[in-house]
Amino acid sequence: MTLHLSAFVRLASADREILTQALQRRVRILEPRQDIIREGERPRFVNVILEGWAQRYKQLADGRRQILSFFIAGDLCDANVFILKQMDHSLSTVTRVKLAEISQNEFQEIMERSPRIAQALWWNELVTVAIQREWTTNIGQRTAYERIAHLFCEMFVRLRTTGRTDDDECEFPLTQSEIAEATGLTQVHVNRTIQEMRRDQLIELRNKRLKVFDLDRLMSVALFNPNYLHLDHEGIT
Amino acid sequence: MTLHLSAFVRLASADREILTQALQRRVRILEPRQDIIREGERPRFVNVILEGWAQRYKQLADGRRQILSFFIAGDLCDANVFILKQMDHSLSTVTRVKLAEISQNEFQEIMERSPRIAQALWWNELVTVAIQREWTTNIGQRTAYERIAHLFCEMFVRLRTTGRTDDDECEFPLTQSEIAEATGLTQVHVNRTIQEMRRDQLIELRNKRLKVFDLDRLMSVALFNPNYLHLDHEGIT
DNA sequence: GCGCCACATTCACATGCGTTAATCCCGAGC
DNA sequence: GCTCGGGATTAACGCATGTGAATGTGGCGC
Repeated sequence: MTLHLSAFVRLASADREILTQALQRRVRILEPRQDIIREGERPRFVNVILEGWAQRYKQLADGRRQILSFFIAGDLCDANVFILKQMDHSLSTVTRVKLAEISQNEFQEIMERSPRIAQALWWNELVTVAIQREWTTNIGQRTAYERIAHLFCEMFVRLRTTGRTDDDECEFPLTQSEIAEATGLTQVHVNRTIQEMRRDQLIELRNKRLKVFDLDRLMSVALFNPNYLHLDHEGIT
Repeated sequence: MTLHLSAFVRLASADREILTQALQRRVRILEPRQDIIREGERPRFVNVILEGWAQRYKQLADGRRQILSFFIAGDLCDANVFILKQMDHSLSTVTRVKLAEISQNEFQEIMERSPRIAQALWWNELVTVAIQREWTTNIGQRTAYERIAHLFCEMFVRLRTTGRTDDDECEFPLTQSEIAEATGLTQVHVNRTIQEMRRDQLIELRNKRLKVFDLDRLMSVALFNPNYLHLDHEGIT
C-alpha cells in the first residue's frame, strides 16, 4: 500500500513518513468501471492507486474510445496535473479501486520538503511518458498478435516488479473489449488472436487471470524490450 | 530563439536572463537526418531546439520504425532526462537543426534558482505527454485520412502558436515516408491519401510547404480538438 | 542549363483486420 | 439448482490498407 516511487530511490524514513501521511489523508473507494475524473474537468488532486486497476482513456467526438494506459497498485496518476486548466482525457476504474487523493498544497509541500521525493516524481513522470511512447509504437508498428502479446508482457512485468505475480500467473481483469480499446483493434479480432495464442501454448487467460507459460518466448514474440520501464534504478526499498 | 516555455508563464526578466544564458552556453548545428542521441546511450544533456525540426523515434528489433513526435523551434526535448540511465528511444534531426545543450548541473541550478521556470518545465512535461497520448489515440482510432489530417492540424497550430505560419501556410519538411512512419501507415498509402485530400481541396503540399485552405474544415475532418496542447495558459510573454 | 537522385506517383494484387450479427457460456445472485 | 446477463465465441463477408515493383519528376548541385 505504498507508492511505487520507492522502487526508484531509496527514501529516508522521514521521506517515507511524509508519503505515508499524504496517502492516508483522503482515501476513496470506487466501484468497477466508474469514472474518477472526466475530460474537460478541472484537476484538483493527484491520484494514487492503492488497490485495484484503473485506466486512462480518451474519446473522439463520435464516440470512438482509446484506452491510453493502465494503472496498478502503487501508481501515481499525474504529478502536478493541477498546473493544467482542464483534463484532456478521463480516468476511470477497471476493478474496484482504492485510491488516495493529494491536494495541490499537500503535493507542493511534499516536493519542497523532500528533494528525494521530488526527484522520484520526475522519474515517475519520465517513465509514464516512456510507456506512452511504447504504446504509440505498439499500435503503430506491431501486428495484432504482437500488440496483445506486448500488453501481456508489460502488465506481467509491472505486476511482478510490485510483487503482484504468483509464479507464472497474475491477475488480469480486462475484458476482451478493453484489450481491444487499448490496442486499437476490435473485440472480435482480439478474440481470434487470443485463441491463436492459446493454440500456440503461449498463454492461458480465464477467470480474470493470466498464465504465461514461457515469458521469454512471449517477450520475443512481442518484440518486448523492457528498457522503457527503466527498472535499472539504484536500489529497491 | 527563445524557449517556448515562455508561452506558458510570464517570466520575470531575471528568469529570462537565466534562460538566455543557458541557451547560449553550448550550441550545436546538425545536418538534416542526423542522429542527436541514440537509444541505449546515456543522456547527458537537455536539448533545446533553436531552429529547424527534429524528431523522436523508436525502432523495433526487426527494423520497423515509429516516429513518436516532432520538435520545432522553441521545444525542449526532455526535462531531467539524465535521471534515466539510458535512452529508450532516439532523437534525430529532420531539417538542419540548431540546438542548445544544457548539462545536468546547469539544469538543476536553473530549477533551483527559479521556481517559475521549474513550474514551466513541469507544464512542458505535461504537454509533451499529452501530445504523446493524442498520438496513441490518433494511430489507434483514426482512419488514414483522419490521421494525416490530424498531423497537419497539430503541426500547423503549434507553428502558428510560435509565430511560424504565414497566413494559411507553413513549412512542412517531412517526406511522405516520414509521415507514414509517424502515422503507422505505409508510404504508398500516405501518397494515395494526400492526393485524396488535395482533390477534396483541403490542403496543398509541395516544396516542403503546407497550405491549409480551411483550417476549421481540416480540424473537423481530423476530429482535432486542440485542448491537449493546453494553450489556455495565463498569459503570453 | 543539364543531369542526377531522392522523393513522389501509379498499378495490380494480397490480406489483416473490421463489420454485423448470431449463438454460446459461465459466474453471480436468488 | 435455475435464471439472467455480460462477456466470449463463431461465422460470413467486405474493405482499408499493405506489398512489391515499376515509372515519373522536380529541385539542387555542378
